[in-house]
Amino acid sequence: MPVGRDLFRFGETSKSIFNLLSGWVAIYTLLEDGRRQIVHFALPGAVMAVPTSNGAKISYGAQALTEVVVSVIPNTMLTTVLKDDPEVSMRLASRLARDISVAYDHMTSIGRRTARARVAYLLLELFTRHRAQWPGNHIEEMAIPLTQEQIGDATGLTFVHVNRVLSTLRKDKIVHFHYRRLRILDPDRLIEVAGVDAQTAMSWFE
Amino acid sequence: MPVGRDLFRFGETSKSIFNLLSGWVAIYTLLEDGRRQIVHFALPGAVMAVPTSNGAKISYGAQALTEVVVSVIPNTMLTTVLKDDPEVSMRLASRLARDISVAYDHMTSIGRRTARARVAYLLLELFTRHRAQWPGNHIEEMAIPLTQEQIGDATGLTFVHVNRVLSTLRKDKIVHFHYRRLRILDPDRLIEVAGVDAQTAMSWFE
DNA sequence: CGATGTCTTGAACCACCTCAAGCCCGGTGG
DNA sequence: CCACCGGGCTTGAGGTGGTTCAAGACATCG
Repeated sequence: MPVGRDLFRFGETSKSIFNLLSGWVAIYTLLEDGRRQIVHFALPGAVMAVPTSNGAKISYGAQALTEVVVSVIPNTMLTTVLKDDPEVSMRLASRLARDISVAYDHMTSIGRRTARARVAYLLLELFTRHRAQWPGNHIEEMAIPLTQEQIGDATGLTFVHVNRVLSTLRKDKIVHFHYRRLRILDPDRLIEVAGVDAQTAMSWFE
Repeated sequence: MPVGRDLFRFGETSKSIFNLLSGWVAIYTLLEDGRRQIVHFALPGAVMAVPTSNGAKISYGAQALTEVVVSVIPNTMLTTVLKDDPEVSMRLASRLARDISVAYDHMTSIGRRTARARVAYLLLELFTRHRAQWPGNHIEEMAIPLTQEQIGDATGLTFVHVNRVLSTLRKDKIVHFHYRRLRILDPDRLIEVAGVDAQTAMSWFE
């Protein structure tokens, strides 16, 4: 699937569950006035659009940020798989519980941190989640397929202010984000600015 | 369990899953400087602290806001139940998916709405979720066991500002919140102020 | 080599915060 | 039954972090 395409949209009733095999997807919600909040960045391995029992509508959308490969599993099939293999249902529940945890942390960032800390936190989160996929890779540089506007939508800021924050982070030689490439110059200070306590940070680095 | 007690805390490894039978519980996270974000209000029927597969630590805490009754289910037992009854695992997954959806909406509120809309949204959410438990009850009044400080922690505002917002909402004859009793004076305008589109609002009122 | 989306920077403004003081109300003990 | 105490609520005045509006520079792509 090409860049920019929506995998599913607000208001649809989920008849399938999506498994992201490769690429990045933004999960977002919209307000009537067009303002947007990106609530999650789905990375490979993510499971999306798990149906609620009463068949309620999905309240968010999913947009491909890169070329994307997904496997689509119809609900009917999901039901039989869960029936056959209890191991799978445990794993699904675990993954959803993990997603809730990530969402709560993200919410805390938006609700209680300064702009500088929010941006730092997001970059740190994306970096660690990305690296978790290729363990052993210790290069402090990666491609993040996001515009500053999308970073703003994820952190609850305007893109203008995201730009200013990124400038100061660059000036302070903490991170360098330019045209979708992220270089982490000073991991320790990034962790400090993000307001993550040292212990938690270490556990992120597995 | 008495008011104020923590059911579990940040950093523990979940050996059990909690099922809330009666009362209100606040799920919250803390920053090092003591600032707090309430990420969810658990109402009766809620399931809390579902373990992640790799046995990671819980990243949030749960505090009783009222007298509370919970049933504690050890993980080992959960495993066997899920194995025996595939129906249960479907329901668990659905409930977690629902929680994710609620979390995303809450996040959108904090990230993109004004203080006035955030408070209105929270009151509306609590009211509808509360009423969903006693269907057919159409009284527009309820007890909300929250201080203004806790409302602030949930909306990402200071309690001082929450107070000002509540004053204007009262002056505008939209809601009246006084000493933990909420009275909704003008549901339509509350929905409008909360920035919820009419269609979604109707589906909340099922 | 123009066209379009993204980034950058400045200046003015305002929503929300901080600090601070006083009040209300319920609970407790004398 | 009153005095006191403490937690929560209310209100004011002043400060600031982030927004808004606007204009220009920079990339990337047909």
